[in-house]
Amino acid sequence: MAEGTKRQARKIPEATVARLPLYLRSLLEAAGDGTPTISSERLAELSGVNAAKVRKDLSYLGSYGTRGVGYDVEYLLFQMSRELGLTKDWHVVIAGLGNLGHALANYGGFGDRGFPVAALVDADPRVVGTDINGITVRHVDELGDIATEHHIAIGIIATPAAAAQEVADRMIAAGVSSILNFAPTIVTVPPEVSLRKVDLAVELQILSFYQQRKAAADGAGARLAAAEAAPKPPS
Amino acid sequence: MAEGTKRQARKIPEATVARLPLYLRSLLEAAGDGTPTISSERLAELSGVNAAKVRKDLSYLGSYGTRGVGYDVEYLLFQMSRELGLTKDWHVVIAGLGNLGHALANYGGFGDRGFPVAALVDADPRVVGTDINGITVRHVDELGDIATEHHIAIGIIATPAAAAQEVADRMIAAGVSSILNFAPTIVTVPPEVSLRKVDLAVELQILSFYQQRKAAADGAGARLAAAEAAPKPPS
DNA sequence: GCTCGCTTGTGACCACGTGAACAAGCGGCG
DNA sequence: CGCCGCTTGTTCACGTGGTCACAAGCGAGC
Repeated sequence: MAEGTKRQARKIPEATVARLPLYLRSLLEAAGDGTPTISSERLAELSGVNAAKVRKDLSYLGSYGTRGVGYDVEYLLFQMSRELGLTKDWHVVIAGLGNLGHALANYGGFGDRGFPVAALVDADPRVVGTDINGITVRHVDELGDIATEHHIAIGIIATPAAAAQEVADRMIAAGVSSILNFAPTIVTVPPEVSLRKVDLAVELQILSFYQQRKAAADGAGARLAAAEAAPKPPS
Repeated sequence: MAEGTKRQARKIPEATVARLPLYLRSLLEAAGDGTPTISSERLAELSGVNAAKVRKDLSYLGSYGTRGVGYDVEYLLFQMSRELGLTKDWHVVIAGLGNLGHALANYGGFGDRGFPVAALVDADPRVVGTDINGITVRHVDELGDIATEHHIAIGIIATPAAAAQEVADRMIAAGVSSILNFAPTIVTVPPEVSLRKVDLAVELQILSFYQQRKAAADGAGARLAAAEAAPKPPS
C-alpha cells in the first residue's frame, strides 16, 4: 500500500469514456422522474446504445449494480460524477469571440453542467474591453495571469484557423491542460495535454458523403463510373 | 453489367470517411501554396495522421498516386470532392434559433464550403418572421413546403433537447435524409437517414474525465480510494 | 536502355471495441 | 428455508481499424 508504485487506476477504454456522459445524462433524467433503480436495458434504451455495452462500460467503474434488481440511480450518479471529475467546477476560458465564441459565451448550459466560463480573451482591440454575459473580454496576451488568477484548466478555442495553434501554445504555457478546439485546423499539443476537436464543416462533409452515396444509388451509377474512368492528369 | 444487381460502390470504412474532409482541407492548403504534387508523408503531416493510414485511406478512392512521385494535388482534390459529393451545393435548413442556431445562421463558413443555409425555422412566434443574415425565419410547421421548395436534404437541429426528436421527425417527413444534431439528447431515426451529433457538454465532460485523472495522479490517491470504498447505498 | 532511389499500394499481423451468450448471485415468494 | 425468476458481470468469438513492412512501379540520370 505504501509502496513506491502508486496504485494504477483502472484503465478505462476511450470509447467507454466517450459514452459515460451519455449515461450520466440518462441517469439524471431517470433521477428526475424519481426512478430509484434502473436496469442496464432501460439505461441502454435512454442512451441509445445496447444493453451489453452498458453493462461492460459500467463494470469498468466497479461492481455498482445488484443482480436481479439493477443499478441504484442515485448511487451510480454519484460514482459516475466522481469518476468524470464533476464533483467540482472546472473553470474554462474561451478564446476568440466571433460568431461561435460569442454564442458559446452566452450559452448558459456550460455553467449549469459544472463548467462556468471564467474568462474571455481575444486579439482584436475592438473586442477587448467589451462585456459579454457579464464578463469583460481581455487581451490574449494576458492569458498567463488570467489562467493562474482563475485556476483555469480547460480552454476553448473559437478563433479563426490561422490563430488556433498560436492560441493553443499560449494556453498550454499558461498551464491549461485540456483544450477543446473549434477552429477548422490541426492543432498539435504535447502528449500530457488533452485535445478534442469539433469541426462543423467536417461533420457536414461526412453527411454529404453518405448523401452522395444515396443519390448515386438512385440510378446515377453510369455517370459515376464514367467520372472514375477519367484519365490521369496531364503529365 | 446490365445485370439486375447494380454495381456495388467500393466500400469505404467509416473511420476513413471521417478523415477524408481532413485530407481535403490539407489539399486545399497545399493547392493554395501552388504545390503541384504531394507525398503521403507530407499530407499526413498536414492532416495530423500517419502516412500509412493516409495511403490506405486514399487507396479506397482508387489508385490516384504515382509511385516515386506522390499525388497530383489538383487531380486528387477533384476526385475527393466528387467522392464527398461536394461538386454540388447541399442546401441546409437550421431548426432552432437560440444562441447556437443564431451563431450558425450568421456563420458564413457554411456557404463557402458548399453548404448554403437555405432556410431557418423555429417554433417561437417571437422569432418567426425575424430576419437573420438576410433569411426570414419561418414556422416549423411549414417545414414540408420549405424542404421541397428549396430541395433541402440536410437539416441541422439546434433546438432545446425537449424539441429535438419532434423536429427530427418532421424533417424526415419533409424528405430530409441527413441530420446534424446539436441538441443534448438522443434522437432516433430510421436506418436510411444519416445522423451525426455534436454535444458540447459531452466534449467538456470527456476532457474533465482525463483532467480528473491527471489531478488524481498527483498524490490524491488516498482520497479517491476512500471514496471508492464507500458503502453501498441504504437498502 | 539500364540502373537506382523514391514513393505508392497492399498484404499480414495485432490491438481494440462490439455483440452475444451464460454462469453467478440477489431478492421475493411459497 | 429452499426454489425460482431476474439482472448483472464476465467470457468468448468476431469484425473493424491501425501499424508495419515490403514488393511493385515510376521517373531521373547516366
